[in-house]
Amino acid sequence: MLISKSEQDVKTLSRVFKALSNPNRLQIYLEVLAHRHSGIAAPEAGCGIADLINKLSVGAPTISHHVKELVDSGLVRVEKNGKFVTCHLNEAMQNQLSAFFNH
Amino acid sequence: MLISKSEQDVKTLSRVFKALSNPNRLQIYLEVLAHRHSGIAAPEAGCGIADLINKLSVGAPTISHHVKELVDSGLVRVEKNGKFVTCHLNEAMQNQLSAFFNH
DNA sequence: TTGACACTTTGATATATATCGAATTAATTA
DNA sequence: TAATTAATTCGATATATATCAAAGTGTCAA
Repeated sequence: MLISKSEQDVKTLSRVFKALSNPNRLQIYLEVLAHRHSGIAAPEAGCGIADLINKLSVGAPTISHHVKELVDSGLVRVEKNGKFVTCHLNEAMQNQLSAFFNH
Repeated sequence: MLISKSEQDVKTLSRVFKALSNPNRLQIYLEVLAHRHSGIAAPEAGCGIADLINKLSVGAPTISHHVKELVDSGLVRVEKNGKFVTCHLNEAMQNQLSAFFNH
């Protein structure tokens, strides 16, 4: 199978990889992955910002910045519930990446 | 299936993603991918540096720098034949990445 | 409505990176 | 051996990034 990527694809992909290129951001992504499918119609699915602040040893502003980058790259989406924010995997992007590395 | 990565894994992975985070470097990687399996026991397999200089619009020093980064990250390996250098895919790393994104 | 809480934005700083031209090394050819 | 070619290394520069402390925003509880 021939892999040929448009300029657009290259840009999108390189942005995704840039998002994952920072160890802290990669860990956030791994946390989000870990929370995937965390229950059948789970009301408490997703990964909270507070969890992330606890697990990584960087401050809240940095977490916030990193989450934004993950969202901007298309890897993650966020949901707001009152004061709280939870991060969720963008499955479509996950599938694209899976496809990309499967050849 | 649970995904739990060691510090080491996170470091290695983030390095790989950093290598792929630059559009030019990603294109080089795509070229290397495209040259994979380019013939049965092909004597001229692999992707030459000159090809890369032609395809991307950056100078030779920059290509050289980028190839080094891809090699250092473990994505690519390099073979020297006299004056010439060819880039080859590191299949082991490719497999790791494939596994990573398949959950 | 006042205060606390969860998170984000801003501003600053220190570090890393991409790229280039010039100089260099190493291999081939005349 | 001298000239040519392929690629790398060096030095410089402009830009991007990660992080923090401080200030700001919006939501909930007392």
